[in-house]
Amino acid sequence: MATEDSGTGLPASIEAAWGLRERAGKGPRPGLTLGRIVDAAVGIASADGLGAVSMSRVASELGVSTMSLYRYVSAKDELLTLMEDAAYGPPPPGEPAKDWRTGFTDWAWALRTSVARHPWVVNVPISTPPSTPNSVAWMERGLACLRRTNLSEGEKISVLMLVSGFVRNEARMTFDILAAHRRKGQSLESSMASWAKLLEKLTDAERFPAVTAALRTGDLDIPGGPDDEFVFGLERILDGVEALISARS
Amino acid sequence: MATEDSGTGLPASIEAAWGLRERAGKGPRPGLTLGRIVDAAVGIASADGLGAVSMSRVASELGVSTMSLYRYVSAKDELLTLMEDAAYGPPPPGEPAKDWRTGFTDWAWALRTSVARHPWVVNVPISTPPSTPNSVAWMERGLACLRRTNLSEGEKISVLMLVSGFVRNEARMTFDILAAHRRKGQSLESSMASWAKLLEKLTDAERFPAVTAALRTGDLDIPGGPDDEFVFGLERILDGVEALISARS
DNA sequence: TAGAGTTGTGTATACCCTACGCAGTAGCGT
DNA sequence: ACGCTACTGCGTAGGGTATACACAACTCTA
Repeated sequence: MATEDSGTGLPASIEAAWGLRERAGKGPRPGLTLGRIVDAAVGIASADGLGAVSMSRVASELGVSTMSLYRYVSAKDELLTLMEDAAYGPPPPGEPAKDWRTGFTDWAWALRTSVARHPWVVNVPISTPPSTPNSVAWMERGLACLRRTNLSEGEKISVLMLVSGFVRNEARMTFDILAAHRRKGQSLESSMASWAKLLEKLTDAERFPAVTAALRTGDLDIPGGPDDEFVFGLERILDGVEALISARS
Repeated sequence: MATEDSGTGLPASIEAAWGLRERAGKGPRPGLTLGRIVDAAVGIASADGLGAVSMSRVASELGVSTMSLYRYVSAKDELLTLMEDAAYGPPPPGEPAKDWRTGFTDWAWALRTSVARHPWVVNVPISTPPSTPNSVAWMERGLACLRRTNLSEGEKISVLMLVSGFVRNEARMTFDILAAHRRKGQSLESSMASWAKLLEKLTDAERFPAVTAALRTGDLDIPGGPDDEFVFGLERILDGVEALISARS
């Protein structure tokens, strides 16, 4: 059993991801790497969804026994956290744009792109505040984008949380529900439109006047690309942040 | 097996929650109600967390066999959806405030209160757009709050999604992580503060200059009530919405 | 009164995570 | 060179999960 002498309070595998915890070269050379395990798990999730990721499946994909994995990860939970970190990947390199709003918009879009590449990440149950290498790296870059603003550091963090939460949430609604729709075969009409059709059947004008009115306009039948909702939400949030920044100067 | 003649495409249990699908009085009188099942499940989740909700646990709580539940619900998935609906409950009654921002702020706070009463709802995996009675009722009320604005109906829906997503997400960070913290015994220092302490150990000034700078200010060590983050985010979003409304008039 | 449809339940299948103990390996101190 | 020791991989086993299916009991309808 690995001793917890690093004092971070983090699980051993997460510390390993940070590069701490060098191998004490006593026993047999490990035949696996945390990285290979995580890669295999990510591959499974990308191919068959997060639900298909089981310890035995990951192990068999790697040609080892199920229990070997527990030499590298002390619970499936940790594997999921590491998968999440791998899915986000490192943030884009280089210097962010001078203008905070441009830079921060880029940041949000880059985050969305990462999530879109691995839509299952939004279903990883979160248990702790971000403390894996890539999560912190994204935070670092987000803070860098806001560097020249007059926000306090606490406010900057709050803005990061707000926007990253939005990206997550929006991705869940877009990709996840859309995937569920596609799985049921309905791919032609947009999920928004078929949802509107459903609501029409469920709601009556007496109990749901506002919903009925909204449906009657036909505004919801317009397909709308998957990005529209994202653009709208992001613009609103950034407008709000901009208002705060302006009020300070 | 229940026939799908109602044409909503919804699972039978959800239709039952809407009051459609009256009992075809052929066989023995049902000994259970969907409502009682959902209540039992909600009770378990509130007492021991969502993870403790298993079909067998719910059944034994009701004094019936596990498989009986499948006469009322065709999969656990549906039970979870109904639990979610029950947890949110109906929105507050009465006429919303005249001023859209006041009314909508009330709406968001009421939603947060509902979530706070059943923190586990944020961990219910969502699979479909909102189509249960209470979800639609909350939407109805949200739309009513925005009635007098000059937003298009599509935009109103987008705003609702944006804010309700924010409430969900914020609740997850606040209540869920806080609960995990409490479970590990650390209740004195705020979770924010201990997170900051962790980051200090993990980050060096060279790779993470912005994070290091943020930590150095000590801004993150301030405890901060659980509502602070919520207030901040909500204000920003509503400022953004207000900007849109103003730009239109 | 016969039939039919519905309800509750017991059994069985196919998974899942992971605690534990054992065998084998490789480096360290002597 | 030789244990000692710590670490690796793995087989077994236990306790959990959801749910498909068959069957008996029940009650309404024809």
